[in-house]
Amino acid sequence: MKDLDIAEVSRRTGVPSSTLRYYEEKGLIASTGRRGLRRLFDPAVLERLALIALGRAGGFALDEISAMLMPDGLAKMDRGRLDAKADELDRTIQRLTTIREALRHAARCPAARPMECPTFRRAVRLAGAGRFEVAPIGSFKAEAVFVTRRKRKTGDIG
Amino acid sequence: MKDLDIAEVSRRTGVPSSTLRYYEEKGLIASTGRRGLRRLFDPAVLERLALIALGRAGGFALDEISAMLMPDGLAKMDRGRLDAKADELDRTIQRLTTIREALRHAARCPAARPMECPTFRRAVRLAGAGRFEVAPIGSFKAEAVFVTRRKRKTGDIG
DNA sequence: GCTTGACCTCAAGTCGGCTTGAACTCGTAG
DNA sequence: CTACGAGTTCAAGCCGACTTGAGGTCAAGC
Repeated sequence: MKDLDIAEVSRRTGVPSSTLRYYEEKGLIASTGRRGLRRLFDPAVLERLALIALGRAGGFALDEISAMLMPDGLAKMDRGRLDAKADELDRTIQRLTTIREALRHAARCPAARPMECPTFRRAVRLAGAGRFEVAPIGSFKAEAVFVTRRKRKTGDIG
Repeated sequence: MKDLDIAEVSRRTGVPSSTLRYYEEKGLIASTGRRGLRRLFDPAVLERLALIALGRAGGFALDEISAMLMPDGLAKMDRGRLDAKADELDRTIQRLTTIREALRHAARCPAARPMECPTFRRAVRLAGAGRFEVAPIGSFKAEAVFVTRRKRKTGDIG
């Protein structure tokens, strides 16, 4: 099958041509040539774009996706790294699940303030696992004890 | 208990003071006063920060969180909206789960290229449900048919 | 042959969520 | 009383993933 021109790729994928150019610039996809000025793409780019979309949906940065898409990128990515990624996703999923439950609960819980509801508090506690932890609350004297989550390259600011 | 000064809040929550000031500016938290120039906070701010962290973890924008934290914000948010949020999370969770599986599979699948593996292709297809769809692939002539996915602004999980 | 209009390039802008820098103000220790 | 250090303000910067705008080019249709 012939190469597709950028408009065609855009039409068939829903990805704006500006994005396609951007992806090309970043090395995520490659055009096979030009017709005049117009970029031409091998139809295989459609699959590649699907993979990119997949990665984005999974919360991966373009650079990471780029690495995985290199010839045998996924293959080269050792099992450890892939599993680490999967674990990362796993933790995210856990948190989101808890938050979802908290929301569903909040939707029908009669407590005046969410934090007065034990179910909600439990959700908060779970959702924060590994990030922060809300200690037992007496009547209404909250005490949130966060685990230091330094990560940003900065400490203090002037 | 006495009010906490900003450094104390920062220490106990791990949230940098620059962020605390930023949150105050955005109206997410309020300081109760000053000692000299220094902001003072009611200890309840710790709980509030926990909730904010929770919301952030759930992928909510600060503005949304802000709305939910208004006095009775959650209560005012009708069940429909809360459930909608939960559903949104649900879809995200589905996608992430599939992607996680795809990764785990890729970690040990022997296929030279991921797309040659039916399991992986299935994952791609599922992960994209509602966003794009990869049509049946004969031997190796991929054909990705995306559903138009106009509308930037979709909440990214982050 | 000329017009058209989609595509091209490059630079700059956008958005969210913060961070950082410069210049400044205090409460507190000495 | 003075110096210090940690706080303060305001404006600007940063990052990722794109989008937008201005000005230019060229294959195709008439």
